[in-house]
Amino acid sequence: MALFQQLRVSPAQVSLAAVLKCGQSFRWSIFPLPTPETKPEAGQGSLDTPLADALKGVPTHEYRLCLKDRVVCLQQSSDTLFYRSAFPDPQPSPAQRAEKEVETLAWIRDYFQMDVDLEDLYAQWALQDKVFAKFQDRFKGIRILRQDPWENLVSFICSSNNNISRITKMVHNLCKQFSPPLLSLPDPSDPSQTNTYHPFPPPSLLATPDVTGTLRTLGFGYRADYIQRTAKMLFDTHTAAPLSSGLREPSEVWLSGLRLQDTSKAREELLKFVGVGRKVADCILLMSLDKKEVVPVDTHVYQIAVKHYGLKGSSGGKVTMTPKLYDEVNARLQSLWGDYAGWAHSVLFTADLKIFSTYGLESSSPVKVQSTSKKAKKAKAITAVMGEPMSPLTPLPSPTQTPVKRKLEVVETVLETTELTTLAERIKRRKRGGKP
DNA sequence: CGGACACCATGG
DNA sequence: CATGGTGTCC
Repeated sequence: MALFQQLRVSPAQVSLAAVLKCGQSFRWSIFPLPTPETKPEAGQGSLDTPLADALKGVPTHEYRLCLKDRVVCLQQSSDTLFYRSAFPDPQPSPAQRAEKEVETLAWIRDYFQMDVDLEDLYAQWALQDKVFAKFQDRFKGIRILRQDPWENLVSFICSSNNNISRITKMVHNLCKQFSPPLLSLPDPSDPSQTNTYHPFPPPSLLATPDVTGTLRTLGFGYRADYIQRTAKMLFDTHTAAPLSSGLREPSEVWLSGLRLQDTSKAREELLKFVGVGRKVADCILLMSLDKKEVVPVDTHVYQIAVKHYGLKGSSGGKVTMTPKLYDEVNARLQSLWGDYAGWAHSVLFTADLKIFSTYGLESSSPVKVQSTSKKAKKAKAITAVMGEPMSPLTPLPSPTQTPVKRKLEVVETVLETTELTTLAERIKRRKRGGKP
């Protein structure tokens, strides 16, 4: 394969460890790197080299994602994001490879939305939300990924009544089953092993009737039917010409086109698919359709909203999340956090939900329960969140609709091409005297 | 339109 | 027996 390229990035801007396994994307493969039972002892020669700098924060994991035409591999240290790509067999020439790494860099910047200054956002949220202010330090670098809409749609159809670990297995199995292998790579955790990577299957490959049965054998349960029907609906409705062998099918392109529509219109389109209710639709709007202000409301978010943000908790052991209630929670949080409300939501809810369980604080701001008064009982066991066709989403008087200025924080410097070997390996060599 | 329930598999 | 819901039937 090749060399790692480097991108200067603060972990406060992006934390791969937090972002890639917090329930946004379920397709990243994560490998612990062999630990260099080596701590850079002081006085061990010059520590002012670029290499020494990198050693300060040695990557502990490698993250890999299979795209349509390549596998992207990432590692992160205390100040650098390392990246490289692997390609299927007609290996590109060195010249071509250089070009392709530029493409990969472009992909990374887009996927991680590097142009959005996360630290700025944190500062703004902390200003308006005391709860956020108190815990922001524990969730540095959590940002919303800009995912592929089709993959995002299918993945979240799988998410109903489900948990992250199972969703992850399901999505991996789906790729393995329906998409031909792109290439294989040695396992970073154990180089004697090799892993095969499959791209996410396009709509056409999931649209045939037999798919339902296959998915059921893979443990998709009732979601098997939703996925097949959704794939067929999308394919039938938006595929005019026979697949132009391109990297993306027409229906996928159409779906991505929802990025240009306004939130209500895009949501309306998403809700037409079976298996997609309000919650799932909102997740897709936020995570792949550029609707940064959308706050998906699940049972957990609702409970937290009741406990810490002054929403009325109608429950008597169980609560049905009615469309109206969903909108109230949604509107309240949106008005509290502003334009990037969906991002703030992900910081507080998709990372570590446990901190809230022990956080018994009064509501952060003088939030008053909205007009609609229901029966107020004590919140205990909430169960479901319902969906409903789009709603005007009338934001309440927003405190400070802070427009975030996009400041390029990321300095993309391809300092030195790092070797293919892991940093851990380099450390060992360095300790031995610098020879391979 | 609010409410009840089935749906499927896995883990506590 | 509950789980980061949705579809369907009262």
